[in-house]
Amino acid sequence: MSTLADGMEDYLKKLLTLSVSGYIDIKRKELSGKFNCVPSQVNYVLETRFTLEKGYLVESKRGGKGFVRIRKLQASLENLLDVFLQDILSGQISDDRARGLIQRLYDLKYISLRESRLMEATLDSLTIIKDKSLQETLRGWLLKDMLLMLIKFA
Amino acid sequence: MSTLADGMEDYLKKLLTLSVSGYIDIKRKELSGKFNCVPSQVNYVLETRFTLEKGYLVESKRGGKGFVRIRKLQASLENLLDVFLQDILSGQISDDRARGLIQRLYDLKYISLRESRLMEATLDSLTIIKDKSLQETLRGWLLKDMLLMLIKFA
DNA sequence: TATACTTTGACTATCTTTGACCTTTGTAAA
DNA sequence: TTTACAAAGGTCAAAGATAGTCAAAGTATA
Repeated sequence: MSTLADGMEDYLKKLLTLSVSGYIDIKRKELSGKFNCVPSQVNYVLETRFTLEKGYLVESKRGGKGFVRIRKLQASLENLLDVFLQDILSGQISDDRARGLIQRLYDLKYISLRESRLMEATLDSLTIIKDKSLQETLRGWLLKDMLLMLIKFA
Repeated sequence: MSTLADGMEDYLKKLLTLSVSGYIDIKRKELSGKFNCVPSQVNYVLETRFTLEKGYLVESKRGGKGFVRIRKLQASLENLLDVFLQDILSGQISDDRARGLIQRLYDLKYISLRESRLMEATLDSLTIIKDKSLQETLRGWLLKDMLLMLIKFA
């Protein structure tokens, strides 16, 4: 049994795979109507499951002729770098962004599923570090070192 | 006279033997309801009877539609784990020892060359930690979390 | 009796769902 | 053109639903 949010996520992702244009347009109110919930639930799903880190771009317009457009970003090392280069160079990165990067490397087939799990596991370990700043720094280094290794032995 | 905890342990183990998937999902509150005790008693049982040493893996999620998942490791994985458990559970591990374990995993064909390099890369990152004790601790956690992840999705 | 194991409950953390209020945009009326 | 209003979508904080932690109190055992 899954949550409303999970159901809506699956529904939207299915629509996306069926779409030829690479994006879908929805009406927030219609969608919430279909799932019998308040409209803002749609925003919750968008904010937690269709983030830039996860490879989605959400645009919208209010008022008459309003819409919510969800786009699955074409995975390429280029736009990956666009999104994450700043983090990687700065040597610090948040947990969310790190996981997003790993997910997208996997989408790209740049790493295997097992490799992505290994990388994610390293992020789990960091929770034992109390010092938040050290945590972010170490996360950055871990990612950087793992990426460099992958590149070196590609 | 057997304790509440023993009863709960037996109940869960029975459910596990009946499960085809190799794991069971329960609701902490439902279970404690069935045994007429406080919810945290479930945690006590999990912590004392369904530990890694005993060949179990426990995952959970909070919030709406939350759950506790108990997984019984396959015998082959348990054996593999036995080899490393002592090191891993000690909580701290030296760099040499860690690299030895990784090499061993590779020799056993349990991980690929790339995976071994990935794991080694994480050890490299640790050098930025000044605190030697924290370094050793984190090394232990990294290894454990990575291995667990591999086991979980084996 | 001392020690180890068990049980409880108050407090905390996390994830989801809801609803009241806010902002933007298109368009019909003035 | 300007204005008013309806029709979107957005924000945010509170409520709801679970699970986790920890230490104190209770019980069994050596």
